[in-house]
Amino acid sequence: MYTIGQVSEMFNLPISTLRYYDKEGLFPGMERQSGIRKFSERELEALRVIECLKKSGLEIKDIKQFMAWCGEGASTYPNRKELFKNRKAIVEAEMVKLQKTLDMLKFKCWYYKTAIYDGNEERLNEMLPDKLPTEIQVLYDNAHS
Amino acid sequence: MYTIGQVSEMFNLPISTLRYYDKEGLFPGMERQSGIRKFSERELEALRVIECLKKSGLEIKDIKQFMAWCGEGASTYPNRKELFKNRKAIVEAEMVKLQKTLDMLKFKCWYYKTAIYDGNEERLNEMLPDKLPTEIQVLYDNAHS
DNA sequence: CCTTGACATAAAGTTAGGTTTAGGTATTAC
DNA sequence: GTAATACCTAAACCTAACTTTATGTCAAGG
Repeated sequence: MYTIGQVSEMFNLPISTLRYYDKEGLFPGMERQSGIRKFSERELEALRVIECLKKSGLEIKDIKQFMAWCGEGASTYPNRKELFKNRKAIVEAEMVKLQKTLDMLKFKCWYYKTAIYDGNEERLNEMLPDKLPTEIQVLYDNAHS
Repeated sequence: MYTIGQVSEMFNLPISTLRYYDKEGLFPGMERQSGIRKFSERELEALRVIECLKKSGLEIKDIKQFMAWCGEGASTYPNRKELFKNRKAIVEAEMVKLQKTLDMLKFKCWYYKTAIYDGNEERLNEMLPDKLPTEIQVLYDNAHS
């Protein structure tokens, strides 16, 4: 059993955030001892899932729904599975987008390295959009597709 | 040369967003013809960079700074290169986090697939935290590290 | 016994990044 | 000539996810 201060340290989250999550119903049935929150292993795993679902772009109110399902037993297994399947698809799409972003950033790093070397962008402008060095062209094409 | 409506369609962005970006100084020196914005190839490339930098987590005011640098010539090449280098590091770190998120989601998919098959979580609770099938254990460990 | 520190609540405040509204201009279609 | 479109501005509005503020309780240390 942990106090809110301990959990705050463990997860590197402000105490105010933990209280906010609780108020929003993300820890249904969390124990209390004379008003003071007691975080058990169940709440810690809930927090790990909260961080995961938040990172997947899910809103607090939908995370609350998931936590409610967890308290309703086996009948909600399919709902929960479907939720994770959907979030997985969304994060996979996000990874593809982020890879494109990364390729753009790598291209721009090369671009300015070259511009600094040349002192201007003239040679670069001649190479654009399809006469770049092979490896750079791959980055450019992926970033602009 | 494109109107705001055409650019809105091309980039799938609301017109209001383009006007907001303009107001925030993200298209310095954009041409106008009797009050009406004229987007040239320069503004389209600016928009691609805006989307990239936004996705990297950069704030609008810092994107504005970058656009200002672009109008200041070769002396700001090092600033611009440094910016992209930093954003690249940030996005790479983000990718690692997102991979952990994805592994958690994959684990949970397997978890509920198994729970549905078993009808309960008893067997799963016995396997946790370190007696999972090899492939799943890898996901679980990465997600919880 | 009184101060310090950790906990509690309710309610107001904050922030970024837009979006909407209200009112106006200019061009084209019939 | 009037109706529909596409453009314009300034300013108010919106939203999610926190964060801060004001106020209070309670236990332990000196």
